[in-house]
Amino acid sequence: MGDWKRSIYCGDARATAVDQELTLVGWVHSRRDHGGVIFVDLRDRSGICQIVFNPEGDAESHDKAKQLRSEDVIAVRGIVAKRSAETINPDLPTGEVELKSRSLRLLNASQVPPFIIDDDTDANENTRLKYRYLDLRRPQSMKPLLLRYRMTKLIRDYLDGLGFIDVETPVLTKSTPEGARDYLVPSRIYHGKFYALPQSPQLFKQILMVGGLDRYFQIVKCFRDEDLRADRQPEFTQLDMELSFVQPEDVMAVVEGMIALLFKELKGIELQRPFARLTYEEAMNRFGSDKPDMRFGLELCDFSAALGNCQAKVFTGAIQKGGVVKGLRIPNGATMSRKDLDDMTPFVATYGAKGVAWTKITAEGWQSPIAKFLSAAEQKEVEKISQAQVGDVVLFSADSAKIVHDSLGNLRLHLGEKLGLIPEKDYALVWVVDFPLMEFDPEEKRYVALHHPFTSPLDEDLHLLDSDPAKARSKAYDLAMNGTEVGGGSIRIHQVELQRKILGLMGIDAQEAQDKFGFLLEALSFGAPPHGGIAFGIDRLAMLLSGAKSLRDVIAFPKSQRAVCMLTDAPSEVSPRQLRELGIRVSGPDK
RNA sequence: GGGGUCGUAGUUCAGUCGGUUAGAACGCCGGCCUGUCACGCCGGAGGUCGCGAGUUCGAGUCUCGUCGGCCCCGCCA
Repeated sequence: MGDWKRSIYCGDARATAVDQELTLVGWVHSRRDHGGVIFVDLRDRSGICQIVFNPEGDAESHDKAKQLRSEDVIAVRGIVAKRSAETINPDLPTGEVELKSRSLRLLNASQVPPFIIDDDTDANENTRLKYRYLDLRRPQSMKPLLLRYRMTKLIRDYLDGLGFIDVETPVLTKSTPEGARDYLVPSRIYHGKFYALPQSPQLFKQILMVGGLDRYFQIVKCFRDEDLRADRQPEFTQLDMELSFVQPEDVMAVVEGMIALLFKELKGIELQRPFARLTYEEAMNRFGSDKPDMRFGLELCDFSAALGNCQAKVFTGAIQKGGVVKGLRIPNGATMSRKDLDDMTPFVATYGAKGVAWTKITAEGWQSPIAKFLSAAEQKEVEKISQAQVGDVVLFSADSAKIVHDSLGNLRLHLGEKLGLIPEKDYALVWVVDFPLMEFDPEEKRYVALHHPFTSPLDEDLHLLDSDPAKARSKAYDLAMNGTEVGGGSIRIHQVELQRKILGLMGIDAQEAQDKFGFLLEALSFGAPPHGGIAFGIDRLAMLLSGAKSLRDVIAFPKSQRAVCMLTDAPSEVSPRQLRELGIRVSGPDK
């Protein structure tokens, strides 16, 4: 750049600067060479400004401008001029002015870029991620990152105002049982021993409460070595917080204030408070999901009682095995084709269901393969429960409650989208509370925590721990937004005896509890205050607030579905020497 | 681990029933052009049809395998 300094960003050039001499820097967005006059659109993160090179203006810079190519980095010094009325570009914020070049410096030439750097580029994601630095030059790609930054800035300021303290916790930490697969880091000093990257700072933040910090937060990377999804990356960012001497209501109040602030500042939306609230049981019964999308209806109905004695074996069989018969009413669904209805079977098959029964409600009665198995009274009862009208379709699913909820819950989302029932611009937030504390895992033959083993049971359910642990509910709360879980937390166990008992129920014996969680148990025994907290998926929040379809859009350098960094090609092999130092021998790829 | 889907020029795509030399647009290169902003006009270059087998007289096209991208199930306290 020599002695030149940038005057303003390209996108900030306005008529108020007319006749001023400015220095602009940026990338050559495009060049239009008319043989005589040459136009260059100069781009930086703020936008685009048109530069004019005229042979009668400065012959030297005009000559140099002939050689400019896309994505060359240049500095231009010139005079801001108002464009004549007929040459104003109304599509550009800077369209009333242009910079008449007096001097041009080529700071760095660029190779021909592999794709066109423009908002309506049609390069696919694969290519864009490999050349992420080029992709990021597109405002559309940079925008979610800017929104994400504004979001975390608002969060930090908000929590700071409430007396929260940002404390960093270790990244090299201890592998603990339960939960997701750990990313492991071998120890060079202790061959055969490993650190684990944190799945969350859960235990550290609890220890901070024991340490009297009272209110902690951290925006922190977490790691889980599980397969990826559109809304799941192996490394992701949590807003983690913990408060002492609180009830669930206190945590939710802090959160609602924060979420409302984000919506007001980032979206200009005033959210209704308090947020809607459902118990886990109600969420599952009505929506078949513990993170229901509340932007539309299409709720599940329960036919178990009505069809318990009918002639359809698929229904009665399921009920006799302890399952349920539930359904969905599709308003005006009778217009759906036989194929539309039959296509639902492979859809629910992925969730373990054997199929979907259906009936069309016509003026002449039921039009359905199962009509003959249901008496007139039973049909009437189904219509009453589902509030079905002529012209509707009613769907039925019969199986275990888990499979029915899973398949109908997902079918509800699928149909909601397909039938255009979801208002895309809406935001529906809902707390789901009173989760079961644990459920029995038939494969492992033991209870596993629904949230994590440090979640406190509801006081009134404590007695169930001895009689029927699966029935005990917890002081856990999840926040769902538009069908995505964005946050989850709980009041923790702060009494060491109860913590030991819960670990015991989960099949962790006293010795293992001591080995894996000894430091926590000891801390709890030294005057741990009642405490609780919550953690938010920052990536997911940013995704929802920016309207992105994938987490990859709000992460600067995301991983592919196979957990590969497309830019650096990580993970990669390491040298034999590195392995030797770590005491590691690689057994070769699995066969 | 399983299911689905995609893979053709730098990019995005088309490519019929298996049939001659694999096309288009944009981009790129060269020439012309003094008010464009999707500049225009003329000309040109550019292909391991992801990879490997197989079927066939002949494969971008069919079969099998494999690699990679994406979506989903399992998994994700």
